[in-house]
Amino acid sequence: MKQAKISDAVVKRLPLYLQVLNELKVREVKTVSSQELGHLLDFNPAQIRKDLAYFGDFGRKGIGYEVDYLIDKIRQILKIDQTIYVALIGAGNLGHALCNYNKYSKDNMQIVAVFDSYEGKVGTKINNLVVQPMDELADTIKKMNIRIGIITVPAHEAQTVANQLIEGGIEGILNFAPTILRAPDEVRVQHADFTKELLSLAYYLNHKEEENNE
Amino acid sequence: MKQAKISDAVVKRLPLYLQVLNELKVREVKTVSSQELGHLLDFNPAQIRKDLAYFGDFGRKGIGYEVDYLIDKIRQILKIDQTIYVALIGAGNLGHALCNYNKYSKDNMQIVAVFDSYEGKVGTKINNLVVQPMDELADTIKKMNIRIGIITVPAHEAQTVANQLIEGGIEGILNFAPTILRAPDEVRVQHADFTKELLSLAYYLNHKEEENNE
DNA sequence: TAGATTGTTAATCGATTAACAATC
DNA sequence: TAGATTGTTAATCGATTAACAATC
Repeated sequence: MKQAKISDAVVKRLPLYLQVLNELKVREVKTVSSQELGHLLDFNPAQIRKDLAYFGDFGRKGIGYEVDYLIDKIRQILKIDQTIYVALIGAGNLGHALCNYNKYSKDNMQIVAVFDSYEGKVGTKINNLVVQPMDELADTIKKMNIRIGIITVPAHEAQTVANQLIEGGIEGILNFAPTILRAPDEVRVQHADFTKELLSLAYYLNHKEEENNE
Repeated sequence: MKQAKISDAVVKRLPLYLQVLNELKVREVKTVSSQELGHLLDFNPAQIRKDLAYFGDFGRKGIGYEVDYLIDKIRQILKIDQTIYVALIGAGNLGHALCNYNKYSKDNMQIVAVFDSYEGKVGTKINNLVVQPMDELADTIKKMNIRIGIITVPAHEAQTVANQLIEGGIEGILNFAPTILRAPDEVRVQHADFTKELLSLAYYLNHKEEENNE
């Protein structure tokens, strides 16, 4: 049963599966059951089997899933079997940090261009990349086949930058600015605003009592 | 109807409401209906009314919600009406960036201590804060009344750091390391690993066609 | 009063989990 | 063969949405 409509909930779990599988691979585990995966992730084993079954029959009855094979398959599903080129807009502290975060390359996501609207930043170097001015954005997106843009500018500039990215033909946006972005349906916008995570964390601090009465 | 069991989905939306309300406040909007909020957030108005009604009767029939009042109320619900003290562990690039991100103070979340296990970092300054060695962690948590720890160390050190935080009596953890942390039920762990966001974004890039057939 | 909008119940929708035949 | 575990259907659970009486 291939390619029905896959829910966001399922897609969000795929990277988690990948992460745990990679850890198992390092530990040279060859085979894993949905039971074990469920234990490692605190997920229901049936859910894991169902999630994976949306995309194909990857397991073997009586045995489980072969770690290497499943990693390959999930990478294919996520489309990170080929390199995806990424642009970063906003060469501030956070932008710097993300550029240096070399985790990407391992996942075949590569930041290949950095932009900033502030003249003082343009021309400086981050991690071998020369910071470019905003008016080169559209051109660079096309030339370098960039598909994702990461926004690390202040909230009040985020929508303007998003518009420029969309104008330039970007396909997806990862937004770190604490504001809601408007974008057409074809452009996927993902939010990575940790201030919101921090706020929901605050909620649970003083509401622990209620939680425990479950 | 106060304090039933509130679902995670509801709690995750509260910071979003707060954000939009703050934007409305800046624009000096006095009153807003669930209809308008729903439009701004792409949420169903009934959902917004229901979410808010879990915590009290904040609106007025025929009129809507008073912006200032609702902001206050949500801040109370999230418990950010008083300052929450936060420790950051891992004085690398990302740690630096988060420290400088002054958004916190506005939300009454304040990073008041920074730690690193690497001797070379200890004693250096980030944003007026002197980086402390790990063996001072537990003491500082108690002395400074720190309730939340932010982990920005490499993945392979994250669990060790988490254990030290838990040992020290931390109540919540925001984890930026791309690994799953084990923690007792009393300690809330929130993940802020943007590499996962990036991977699910990748999925949608090449699966747009299917999406559009809805 | 008429129009607008809440709070809340009931209906719907979708996601998670249990169960089990198929089979390695 | 006996034990384990998948893929999948059916049952359950929970979250979202529609609808509407109450009321500003």
